[in-house]
Amino acid sequence: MQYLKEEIRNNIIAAALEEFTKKGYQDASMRVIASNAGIAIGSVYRYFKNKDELFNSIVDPIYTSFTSMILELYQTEGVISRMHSIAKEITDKVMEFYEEHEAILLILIDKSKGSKYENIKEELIRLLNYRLKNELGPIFKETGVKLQDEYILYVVAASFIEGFFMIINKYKNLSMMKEMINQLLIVYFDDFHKRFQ
Amino acid sequence: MQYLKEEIRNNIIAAALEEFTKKGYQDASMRVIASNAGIAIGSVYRYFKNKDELFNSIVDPIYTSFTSMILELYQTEGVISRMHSIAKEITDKVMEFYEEHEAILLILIDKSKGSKYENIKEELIRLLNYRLKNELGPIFKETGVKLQDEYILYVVAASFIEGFFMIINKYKNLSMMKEMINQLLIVYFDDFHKRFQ
Amino acid sequence: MQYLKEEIRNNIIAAALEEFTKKGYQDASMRVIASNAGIAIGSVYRYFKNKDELFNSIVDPIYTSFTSMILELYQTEGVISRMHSIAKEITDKVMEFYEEHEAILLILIDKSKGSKYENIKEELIRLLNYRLKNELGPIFKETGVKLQDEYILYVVAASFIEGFFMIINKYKNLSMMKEMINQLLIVYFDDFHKRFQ
Amino acid sequence: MQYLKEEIRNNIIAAALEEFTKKGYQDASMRVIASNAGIAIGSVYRYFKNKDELFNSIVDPIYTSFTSMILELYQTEGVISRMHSIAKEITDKVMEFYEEHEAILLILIDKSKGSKYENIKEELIRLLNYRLKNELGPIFKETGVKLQDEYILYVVAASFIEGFFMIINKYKNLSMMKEMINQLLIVYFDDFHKRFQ
DNA sequence: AATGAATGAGCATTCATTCAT
DNA sequence: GATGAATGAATGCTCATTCAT
Repeated sequence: MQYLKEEIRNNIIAAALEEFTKKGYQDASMRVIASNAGIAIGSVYRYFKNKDELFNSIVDPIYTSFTSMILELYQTEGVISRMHSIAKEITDKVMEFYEEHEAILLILIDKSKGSKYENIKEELIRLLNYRLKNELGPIFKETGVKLQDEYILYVVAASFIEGFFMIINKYKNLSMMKEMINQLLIVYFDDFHKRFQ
Repeated sequence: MQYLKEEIRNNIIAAALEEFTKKGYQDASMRVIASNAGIAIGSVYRYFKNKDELFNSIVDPIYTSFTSMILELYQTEGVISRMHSIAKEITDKVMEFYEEHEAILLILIDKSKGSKYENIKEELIRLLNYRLKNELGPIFKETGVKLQDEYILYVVAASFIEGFFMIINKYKNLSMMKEMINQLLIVYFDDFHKRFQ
Repeated sequence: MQYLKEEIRNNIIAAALEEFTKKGYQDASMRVIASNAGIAIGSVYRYFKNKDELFNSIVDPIYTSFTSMILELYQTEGVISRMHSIAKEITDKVMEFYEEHEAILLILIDKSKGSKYENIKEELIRLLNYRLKNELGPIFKETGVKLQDEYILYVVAASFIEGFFMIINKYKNLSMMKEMINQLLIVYFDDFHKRFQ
Repeated sequence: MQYLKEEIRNNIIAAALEEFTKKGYQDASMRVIASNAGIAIGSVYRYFKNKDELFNSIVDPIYTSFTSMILELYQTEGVISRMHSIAKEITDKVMEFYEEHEAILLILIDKSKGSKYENIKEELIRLLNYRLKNELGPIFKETGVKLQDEYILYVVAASFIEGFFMIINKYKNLSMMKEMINQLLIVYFDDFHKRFQ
């Protein structure tokens, strides 16, 4: 029965994916998931202890490697001298993730409210912010730019991430997606420091 | 006593603020609000007709002045191409709903799912997007810029709004807030069309 | 303060009368009564222990004399030889009551559901039924009428009472009321026994 | 198991019947029904979507056949002036919804306040009143009868309906029921116009 | 004495979770 | 193992009654 079990488990996960994507963690219905998986509600609880654990088992592997990727990116040092490049490095990595995990990443980012993952987006923002701050520092110094409040960089990071995931969400065609993200990078970060002069 | 006790009303609002912030409109519990306000559940309903009205009375003043501010702002002609000149106008308007902004604005924007305000952010985005499209159109034509996909403007509008609210929520000091919004406008829109060349 | 108290008590009773008439015992609102009496809700409870007792103090005197009237009418013996006359005797007495108590009698009869008086109408029906049965017996015997089931008399009594109170409810003009009841008596009871031949 | 357990459904209906009879639609408690049915409150909602639907599924079949019966009956011409001839027709129709009548019919007629059926009795009365007026008109004219107030016909209609339901509710034996209704028709309508001369 | 704010048991309904079959 | 009926705590809300002022 090992084979059958695996298949059912996958059905549940597929149905859960759909339901979490449509309604988010909190509003997702276990009954709908069971029904879409073609099994009885009681059976879902044989495979997953509860709603929380079902969500976690879908999202946790991606969460884990996503956060470790973030950590790694924190540690990449000053290779890059332009905002555009910093952001591009990060978005390229996230895109790699997306290509591999698609729906799950999107759930993790935008549909995890109420779960323990609801802060993942903020962590990503903090990464970008950290990198922007650290690596723009010298450039700003060099060009005599003085920020009144570094929070502006955090805001830029956050809103860029927002825009980034909007594009990820919108396009199914991967090359279009990349094109758009590229454009977004330009709009956001090209000659970034000059805007403060 | 002709009027209800202001202190209790304030307790309810404080408890509601906390609960709405923590759980969002939909998941907020009237019982929890009552309990945190130190009163019986029935008493909440002496002060506010129902959950909806409790939410509205917290959120509506901010909603109203905020949307009218945004509307006014974007009916001003030539706004986008000379962002500097309107920065002051915007920041002045922001003053109007500043006093109570903190948690309330956060709730309005991010915790209003299930209430009549749930689309407020999107409406603002659409408005800004519309203005961007209309007013940048001639400039783009003139300068030979051709967008591959106008969705990029929607993304820019959405992420600007995101950033805008982040700033609004962050600062208690009004002049700092103005300053930051001014800066955000520059980062986003200064020589905007040139980024596409 | 004795005088003032009496006046307030009367105001409450007047307001209660109106509310009980409009909504019936069960659906009547203590708040509405207090408000229409021009006093605070708490004060109603100084004059009447609870809703039940308020209702009772309005209705009980009428109930008591009404039932004792019914009892009396049970004991009036065979004075009357025609259905019409039996019913007329009863309705005349009830009309006397009505002239004296108007709204209260109507509340007692039709708006007392949920209170301990809810069966008063049935008692009246039973009286009429009893009288019809007893006094028609000889006439039926004489004329060779044989009822298959005496319940028909109960039904006639009940529906007559129903019609009687419909008329009482409908007309404000007393002579019109009497006229109509007279007509109803004819329709119901004139040559009553002949209908069974 | 494709269908819900018939036995539990019947328990719910039995408990609901008892509760609706005792308290009427509005005051009936779903909790009490659940408890008397020996199940949890949540379970009632597996069998019936809500209180309304529980009430409807009990009452609607009777409502439907009853109203259609009455409608049919009074589209038959010449009904009123020759009541005898239609007595059989009526009693035959009554048979159709006899089996489940008892408590249900009582509920429909007298305990449905607050539900969509609350006006059923009045509708029937109006219908009968309309037919009485229309079909007695020519007869009255012919025989020179002049009513002082047509409301008397409404009262007759109303009290007849009252008596009709009393009989329906009283008898379990169908032929007795027919017999009684037949008798009631005679008492009410035989040589009806002559009573006004 | 009078007030009316406060109370809390009660209502219908939902849904994640359990458990007898 | 699988099922889905059963559970019951929790929800928003009402209103007769109480009680501090």
